[in-house]
Amino acid sequence: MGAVPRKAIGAGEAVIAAAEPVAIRRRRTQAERRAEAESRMLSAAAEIVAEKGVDGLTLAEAGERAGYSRGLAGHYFRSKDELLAAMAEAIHDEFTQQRRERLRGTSGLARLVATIDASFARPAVGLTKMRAYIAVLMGAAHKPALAEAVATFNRDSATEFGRLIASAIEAGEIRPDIDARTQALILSAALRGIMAQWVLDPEGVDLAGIRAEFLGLVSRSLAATPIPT
Amino acid sequence: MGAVPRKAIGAGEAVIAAAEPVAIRRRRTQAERRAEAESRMLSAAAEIVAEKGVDGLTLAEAGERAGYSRGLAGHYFRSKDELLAAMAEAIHDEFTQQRRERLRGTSGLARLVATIDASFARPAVGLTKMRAYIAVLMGAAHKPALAEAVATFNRDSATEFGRLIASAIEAGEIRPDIDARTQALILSAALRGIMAQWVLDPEGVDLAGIRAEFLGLVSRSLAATPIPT
Amino acid sequence: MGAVPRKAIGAGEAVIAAAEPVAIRRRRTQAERRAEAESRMLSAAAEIVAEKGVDGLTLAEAGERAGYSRGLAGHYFRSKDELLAAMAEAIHDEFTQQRRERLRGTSGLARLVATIDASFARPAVGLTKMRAYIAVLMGAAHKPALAEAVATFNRDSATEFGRLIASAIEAGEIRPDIDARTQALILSAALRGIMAQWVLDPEGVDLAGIRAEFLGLVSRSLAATPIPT
Amino acid sequence: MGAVPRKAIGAGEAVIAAAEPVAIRRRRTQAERRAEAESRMLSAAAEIVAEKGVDGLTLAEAGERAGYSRGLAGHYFRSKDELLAAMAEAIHDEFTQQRRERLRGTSGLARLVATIDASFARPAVGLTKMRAYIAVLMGAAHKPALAEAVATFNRDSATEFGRLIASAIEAGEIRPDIDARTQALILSAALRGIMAQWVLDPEGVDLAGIRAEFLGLVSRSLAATPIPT
DNA sequence: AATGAATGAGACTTCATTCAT
DNA sequence: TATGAATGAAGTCTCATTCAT
Repeated sequence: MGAVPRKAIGAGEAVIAAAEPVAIRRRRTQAERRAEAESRMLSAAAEIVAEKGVDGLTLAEAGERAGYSRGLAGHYFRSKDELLAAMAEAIHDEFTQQRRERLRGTSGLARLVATIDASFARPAVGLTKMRAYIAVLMGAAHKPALAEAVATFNRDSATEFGRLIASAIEAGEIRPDIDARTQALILSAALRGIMAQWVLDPEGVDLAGIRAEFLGLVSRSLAATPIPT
Repeated sequence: MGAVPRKAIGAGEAVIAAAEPVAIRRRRTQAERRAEAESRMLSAAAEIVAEKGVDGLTLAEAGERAGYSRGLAGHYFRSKDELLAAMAEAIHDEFTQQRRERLRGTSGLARLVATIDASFARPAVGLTKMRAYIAVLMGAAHKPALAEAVATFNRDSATEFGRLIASAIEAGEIRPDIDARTQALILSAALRGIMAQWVLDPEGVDLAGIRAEFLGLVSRSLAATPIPT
Repeated sequence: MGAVPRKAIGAGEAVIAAAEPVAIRRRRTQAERRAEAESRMLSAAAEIVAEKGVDGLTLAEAGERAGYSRGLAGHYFRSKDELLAAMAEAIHDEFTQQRRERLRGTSGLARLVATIDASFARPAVGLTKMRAYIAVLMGAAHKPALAEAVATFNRDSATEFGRLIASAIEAGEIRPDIDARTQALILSAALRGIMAQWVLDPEGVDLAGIRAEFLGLVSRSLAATPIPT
Repeated sequence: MGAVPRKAIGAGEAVIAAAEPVAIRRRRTQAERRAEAESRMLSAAAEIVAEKGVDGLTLAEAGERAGYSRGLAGHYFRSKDELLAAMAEAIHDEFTQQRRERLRGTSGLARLVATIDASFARPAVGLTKMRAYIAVLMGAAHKPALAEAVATFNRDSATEFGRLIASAIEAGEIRPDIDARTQALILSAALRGIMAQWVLDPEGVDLAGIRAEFLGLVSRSLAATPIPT
């Protein structure tokens, strides 16, 4: 239970020490240590949120599970709300990063399909991160600290999807008689609904099967001409 | 598990009423008092959950907001978990009731459309109930007390949707090359996702527009022949 | 667990009804029912005290375990303290009754031995009653409601033992160079200590063996001439 | 189980102290603060138990009476049960310590007498501690948290007494026709019974007189040859 | 920088007690 | 008489937060 503390600092640092002034080296090291500690605590926080929900997160447990003291998370993030917001952003960044990699070099309808695929691929990152993400999305309803972050997520997602659809319409690959903005919201909401269902019951939900049906559904519904799945 | 037992009042009592009015009056009144208190506390609980999430619910506030003492909710529903479960069941019952009324006399694809329409009509019941419902669905991930109830909701919903689609396929109104079970899950998850999006931002989400677009999407995707929207 | 409710009133009462005026018959029956209910609740209270200590006793549980409603014990005994006091007295009365029977027809040293024997025989009444008795004795330290009752017990016990020893001294069966009052206290305290040890660990304490050793100890210590055990 | 872990402070620190006074000073002070708070709360707990019994003890009062906040006792001893167990152990340790000091350099029957004397001397520690000790012994019947500790006390006491008697028998100072184990239990139970009687009514029980009478009783009963009182 | 000591608030839960029926 | 509805007070336990070291 709990992560293994890795506070030991590798001996390799001494090598760099010669090249840089002592004061600098120290600040570097401190900053690095801080960055690592923060990152470990954000991961720990995500784990906890995945297990117990946003209200189940405590500063002390985040610190301990990351291998530090009960007080450190409070020391870095000052308050639970700030820890939550930071954690939400970290997860979202990770997801965004992944989607970008998948979209590289695509365009039009293929890009829309790749985007959907990116959603279905997310679980590969791990059930834990996904669970925490869903918890954050829903927590926005009650936690002002999350509301802002989630509003941003939604705006980004809507814009992205909307742009995708609009450009696919322009390319003549998607029927022009639909409302891009509304369709974007539907698609994004549907994907989130499916992911929520999956994290609730990973065994009972066959993501691969759903992905296929979902892509078929989208293609029949949106494509100006059928896509070969 | 489930709600606190309510002494069922047999219908036969009316007959005796003439002979022993006082005794009956007494029992009636006690039972009524209890039933009313219970129902008011369930409503209050839903309000609170809508505002603050499942973890924000407290027995004391449920009692007070219903107009009683801080202790009464704890007295009836022995624990917060039981209150939550009872509340979840009450909301689900209400929704089920509404859907049943809407479905009366329909069949085939029209029945599927009516079911979807029932989902979009739910908000009429009130943003509060819907918010509470969504909170309960998501809360199942962390609260064992809700997990059981929600598992039942999901089973029911899947069965219902699946049957609808299957029977519409038999009727030749839905294309036979889809997997009824998977489509049922997708539809139900999509509707939940849309509702979640709506409760998060009621102003920013145009439900009527979404409904139209969603029905179009479903018709194009599932119908053996186009539905006139 | 818990007693079986016996609220049914036997049919035989109708027979008596003819012989006595209605008002009388009712009061009789009521009084009897009340007496039975009280007695059943006192027994239930003793059970609960034996299991959970004097602070673990609750009016509601006493009522329910006796087969009545949660409210009845409060109705009869008005408060927890009164119930405790009544229970203490009931147990003491029972023990006193038993001792009296054992002492019938004895005198002198034999009477002292019989009294000691009565203590060792008490467990036959049941571990439960004994446990409750010990709990009451100790509870006197903190519960004013019990202090009075226990003070009486102690006075009675000291008087009784003291008289026994004094009369045995007069009869020349006990050495005259001891202080009767102090020896009485020692004997009574020792017996209680042994019983306390027994109720804490009935399996680990061999009462029969202790009885033999204890009688030997007393005889060697007190008797003017050795008693044949 | 048992007491909250206390950071042991190595004796070696004094050596380092010269080199790094500040760091040591800091750690010292933290540890000392904790140790003092803990010890004060254990004392406060004993006071409360003496006054109100084991069930009358509350974490909040233990904290407050020790001069800290209502929450601190709960912070250190995670639960009431653990506080009780720690308190029991602390008292027992204190008593054991005292007995050991009294027994130094004794052997045979004199050692047995010294042990009994230690019991009668305990009250010198204070009525409060003694009351708390008795309450703990009896509380073992209902509080699993105490049962374990008390079982240990009993085992220790029985072993100790048994060994004493056995060795006095070997030394020819105690008659060989008694059962050492049973006599040990009787003596220990009798002493506890006497102490219980005393804490219930310190005014009414003349410990000095009882001590004399009790030693006489033991000597006449056990000694191979009379002891000069 | 990092730890953890200490506070105080709040939630759950359990009851004694009072009251309505 | 008997039931049980309703209140309000504790008590346990868990945290966010602040502060000393």
